[in-house]
Amino acid sequence: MTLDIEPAEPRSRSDQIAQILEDQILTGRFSPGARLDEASLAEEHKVSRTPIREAFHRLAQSGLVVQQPRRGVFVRISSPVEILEMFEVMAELEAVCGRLAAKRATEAAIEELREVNAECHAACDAGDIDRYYLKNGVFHHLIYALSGNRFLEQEASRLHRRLKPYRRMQLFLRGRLQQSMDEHESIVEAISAGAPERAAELLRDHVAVQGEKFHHVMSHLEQQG
Amino acid sequence: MTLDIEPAEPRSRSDQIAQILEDQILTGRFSPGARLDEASLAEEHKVSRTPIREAFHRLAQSGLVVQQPRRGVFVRISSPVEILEMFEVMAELEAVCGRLAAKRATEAAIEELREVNAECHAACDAGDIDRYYLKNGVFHHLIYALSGNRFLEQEASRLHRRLKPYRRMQLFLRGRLQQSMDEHESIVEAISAGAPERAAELLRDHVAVQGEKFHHVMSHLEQQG
DNA sequence: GTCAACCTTTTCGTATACAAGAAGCATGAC
DNA sequence: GTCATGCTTCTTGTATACGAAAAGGTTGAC
Repeated sequence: MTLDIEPAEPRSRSDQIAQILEDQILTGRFSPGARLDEASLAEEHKVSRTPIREAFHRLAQSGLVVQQPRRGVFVRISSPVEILEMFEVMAELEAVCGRLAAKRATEAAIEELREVNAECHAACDAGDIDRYYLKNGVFHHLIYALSGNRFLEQEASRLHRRLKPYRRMQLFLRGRLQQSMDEHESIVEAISAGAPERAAELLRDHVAVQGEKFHHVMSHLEQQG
Repeated sequence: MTLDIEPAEPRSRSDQIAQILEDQILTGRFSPGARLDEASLAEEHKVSRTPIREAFHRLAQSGLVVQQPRRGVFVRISSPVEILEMFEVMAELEAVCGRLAAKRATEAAIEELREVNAECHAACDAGDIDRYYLKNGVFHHLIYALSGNRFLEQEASRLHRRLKPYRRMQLFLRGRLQQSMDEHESIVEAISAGAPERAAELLRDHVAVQGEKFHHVMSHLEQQG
């Protein structure tokens, strides 16, 4: 089974640029509220304004930026409330994926899930947060795929991608890595045992806790100024 | 409470055109697989190719069309399988909306839901499918809003819109209108009683049945050729 | 001194021109 | 007769040019 987390390899220059800009926004090069200037970006990427504009359209559609007519495009300011809302939806989507996966997954697919989880475990033991973050992503994407519903898989992946930066920050909280790992174990167990409701519950909590941790980090940051 | 189902009033010409094309695709002017020609559409709408291309980008992003590099854009062929998958996700999303609505909705909001449902009832009694279809849409959007999660509301609305044409066709099945109405009654009751799990179950089934009915219609059509 | 109006500047939205790649057809060779 | 290759044509992708609208500054009047 191939995973193709990023199925659409960029074809045109504008698609490539959209990808690059998306990454830059998600990784924080452009802070929320910042204005993206067509002209300077065009110059930077050595293209005309047209591909930049096409890239902007893609970003606007996926909700990363907002376009104000005759004003420009701005990196969308996601309020903490909105992010918590997204985590709530993500939790529910993952719960559905887990429920379906427990019902539909083949033995071979579950074996693959176990292997990926083992890699998570290795990264966790090594204290390698970057690696855990990466393998954790693969783990979740695999569960999306195991739902047997391609559309659900895509939607879950989309939201996962959108929440990327907020997922990551909470891994640095003390003890979260190990806790997350333990939750993984239970999830694999539930899916492998063919327990749909249990898998759903576990996944919902696993993701919901991330939302709570995010909230935790946020209020901590606000206290510090 | 304002509903603003279609919040984004079109600003630029390209946005207007995207809206028009979207409607035309959803209502079947362009059949699945058909190629959308930039030049002829530009001529038809009395604009240059640029706004047409921008419109295409919007459509591609919302999944209505696919862009093949150097080939053109084609109306996406949604296979019956894919549509069933979308209904499955829709059912789950609505279930979540219902669960949250039952937990969070205020008495005033529930009263509004009752009123909209009464309008559905009136349309149903009058046998006015068009009107029922319209009011049914309002009913469901209201439940999305009642979830208290704006992001969830938007995502549900998006998918609802995408499934528009397939929802509609199954209303013509004998007895489906009355059945749908009965389900509405139970749903309102569950939300009003503050029974989250029951509301979730009812909504999931209510939507899932639409997927099944769609399947029913499809196989019927295939038999006839 | 303050407020308003006008002008300038900037930037977006659209049009058009040009280049590059793909598909289809025709022609020639085997 | 069939297949392959090359050319033509069509269409997309990108660049550039132009028009329009909004923001901000400056100037003038009160």
